[in-house]
Amino acid sequence: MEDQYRPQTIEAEAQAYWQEHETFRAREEDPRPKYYCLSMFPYPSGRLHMGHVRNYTIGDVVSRYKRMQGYNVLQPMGWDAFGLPAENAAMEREVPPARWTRENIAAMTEQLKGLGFGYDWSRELATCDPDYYRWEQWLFTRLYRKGLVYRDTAAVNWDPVDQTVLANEQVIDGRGWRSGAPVERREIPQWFLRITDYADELLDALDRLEGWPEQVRNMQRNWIGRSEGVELSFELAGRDEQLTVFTTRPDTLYGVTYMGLAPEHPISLELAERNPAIAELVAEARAGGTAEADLATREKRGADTGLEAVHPLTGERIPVWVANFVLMEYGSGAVMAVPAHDQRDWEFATAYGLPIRPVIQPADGSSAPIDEGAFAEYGVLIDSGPFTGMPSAEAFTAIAERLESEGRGQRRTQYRLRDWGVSRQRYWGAPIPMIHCEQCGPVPVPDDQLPVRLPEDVAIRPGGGSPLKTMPAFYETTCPDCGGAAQRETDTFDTFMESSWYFARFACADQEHAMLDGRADQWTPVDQYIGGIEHAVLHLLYARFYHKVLRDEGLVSSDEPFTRLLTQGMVLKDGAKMSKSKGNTVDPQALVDRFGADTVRLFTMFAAPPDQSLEWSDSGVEGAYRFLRRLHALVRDHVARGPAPGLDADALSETQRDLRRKVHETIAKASDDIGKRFTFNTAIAAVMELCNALGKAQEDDSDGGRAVMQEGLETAVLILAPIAPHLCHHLYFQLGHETPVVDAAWPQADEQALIRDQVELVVQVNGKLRGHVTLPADAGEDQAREAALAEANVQRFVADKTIRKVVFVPGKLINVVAQ
RNA sequence: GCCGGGAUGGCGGAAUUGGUAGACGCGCUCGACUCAAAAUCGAGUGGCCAUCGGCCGUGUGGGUUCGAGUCCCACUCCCGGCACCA
Repeated sequence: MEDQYRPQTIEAEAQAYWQEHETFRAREEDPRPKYYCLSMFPYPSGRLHMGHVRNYTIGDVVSRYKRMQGYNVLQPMGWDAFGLPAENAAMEREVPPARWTRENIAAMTEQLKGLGFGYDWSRELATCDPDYYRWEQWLFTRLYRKGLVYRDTAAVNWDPVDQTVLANEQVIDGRGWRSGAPVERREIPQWFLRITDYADELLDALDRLEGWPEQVRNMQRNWIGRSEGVELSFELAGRDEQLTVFTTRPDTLYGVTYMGLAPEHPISLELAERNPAIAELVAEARAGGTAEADLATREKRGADTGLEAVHPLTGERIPVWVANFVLMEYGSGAVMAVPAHDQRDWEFATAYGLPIRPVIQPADGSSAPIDEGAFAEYGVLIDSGPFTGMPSAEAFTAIAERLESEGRGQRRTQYRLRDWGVSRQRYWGAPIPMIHCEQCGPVPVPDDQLPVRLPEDVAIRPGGGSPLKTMPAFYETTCPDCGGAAQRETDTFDTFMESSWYFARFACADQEHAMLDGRADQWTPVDQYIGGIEHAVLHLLYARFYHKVLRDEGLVSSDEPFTRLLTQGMVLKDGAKMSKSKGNTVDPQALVDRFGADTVRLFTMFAAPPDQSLEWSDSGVEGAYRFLRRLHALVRDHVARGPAPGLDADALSETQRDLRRKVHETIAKASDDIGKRFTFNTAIAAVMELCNALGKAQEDDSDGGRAVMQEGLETAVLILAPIAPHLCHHLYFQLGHETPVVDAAWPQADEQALIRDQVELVVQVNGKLRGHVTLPADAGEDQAREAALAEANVQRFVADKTIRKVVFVPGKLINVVAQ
């Protein structure tokens, strides 16, 4: 065995071994229970960053651990290869996005292999390959025919100088990132997927996703934002028109004192032509864009329209105002304002001197103070005609029923979630498989003409927009229905389309004749999914939606794609997120080159639990390296003494038994930490403790001592095998095994070895630590009490007091309560 | 504003069910080895007082309990998400 720990040699050998033996190839015919472990696939930006290393190390540790537990593990890897950075790079370096992307994939593949991740590379996929996106196009045309796809207008950020659409992240302080011109909002036609059809299922199923962090489930609940209420109509006096509003508080209906219209409401727009005050509000709403920080701090402003609405129950005339706090995008763009019981309505009413009429009082009969703000809680109705005296909940139903019976309203469920706009006015994405025909309208591309290939040999020019729009060879086509001249859609898909089903495609990446086959149902759902919290809502919601769509198409049979989810924390340096702009990045490759992949993996797993943020520390990395070197030396020195004799547990000395107990305690703790709690840091700490203890026992050259040493070192190697797989691969062979550690079984704690015949009890007086006593493990309370009171230090504290009670916790402590 | 999560030595963190606070690692101090340094190995390392040992200590203030980092109430600050959502 080499005298020195040389990670470069050891790691190259281990990786060559895995490759040669196809160690990580997952096979469908394997009879063991399947375990699908997936880390979120990366965008091929060119180089791995620390966030990737952390994410993929966690996934690899889980995969290797599950493999040792006897599962047939699938751990694939691929590339989320479409997206904006490739277009930006194309402009900067004059290289086509396709080439840039494929070069990055090649480079990053090498990095991943160098880190020793156990991926089944035979299933590798890149979403920019036509063999991949053709099936997404295929599904889209099916969903179109099914009615789950529709076309509507939606606002985009338009750069008037570059004549192009900008992504939100390309808009900086309301200006185009390249041109610096103020960005305009433009309404253009786009394709939508009816995710709202699945809103209820997406929401309700969250309750059953017990393997997901509560935080993520909550974020999705808020995002979907279901609210139950009543939709009702107010007649407009003197106009042949009604104002429809949604309210979650029909019980406050008698407190309506004005109506609020969004500035972009059709009525507001119409009145703006004659009314300068309204026109100003409209202009402000348009200019403000979507900058939420402005909105939140914006002062409540409005203008009287002069119109009057008629209260549906009392017939009272109510003024209609245009109000800048009413959103056109939510509900109907109009609200009934109840200033006594809604804070926003209250602020607006106060600003413009509108009446505030309380109709709810607290259930205890006190009167709610509405001078300082609205009373927004439930209570009992007052001054509400026939509903006076009812509790809010009862009034909700009664008023809703009254409105329904009069045909003036109905109960309704409203969602914050909107349909998913999947059109992007970009080049580097999957072409949307639709054809626009003047005669037939939009027509889906027939299956036998799929895929619609994205031309890859293109030049991207600044300010030129998507090259597809200027490529007749791409967009000129004939209508599949009437055969006349027609134009292809030149927009491409949102890249979330590709990442919404890749997990299923990994199961059957080589399938040429279908989107998915039976293997997809065999491997999915993903048992453990690992990725960044930044995908808590969009990616994870879209993927859940897509999975249900795939299910309804008969392609998979499960309801949810990801059984368990682990969201890893950020990697920080000097307390801040690593980023190029802050200049605090650490290049993983430089560390791998210097210390080896095992050290980088070990430190990453040791420095913090996976869901917390990880503070980078160069000296911590060196500490991890030192530990691996010590482990290497321990095995080297042990092996140098020749093969260890067999273990005779009954013949061990007390010291040897103590050490062996430590070995098995470590197994028990590490199994719990890695298998159940996912706290890899504490499992590593336990192994470090074990190694410290083994190091102190090195002089024991007896048969028993050497046998326990062998068992201890094997244990350390087995537990660390998922975390530092290369070194453990090497050491396991050195310890005399003929099969690789990657195929070894996870160690089991020996209950017999865990038994203690002596226990140390903590002795407290009035809850304060005053000493320790060592007793036989089966000692009872009387014996413990006697021993505790015999302690000199305990005597000092109870001498002049009366013992009132003794608390005994077997195996733990004895507390003498004295006064 | 609302919804999550958090605050523990000089630093990262541990304490799983209310039972020895600070495991493990980093850093630091001292010692061994060395001409010297690095590396390595050994010892120590929450603060204060001290002879055994004691007092204080887990963001702040209160409470429950024989016993609280852990449970309850009120609050401060930090991080993440959402937000005039009717």
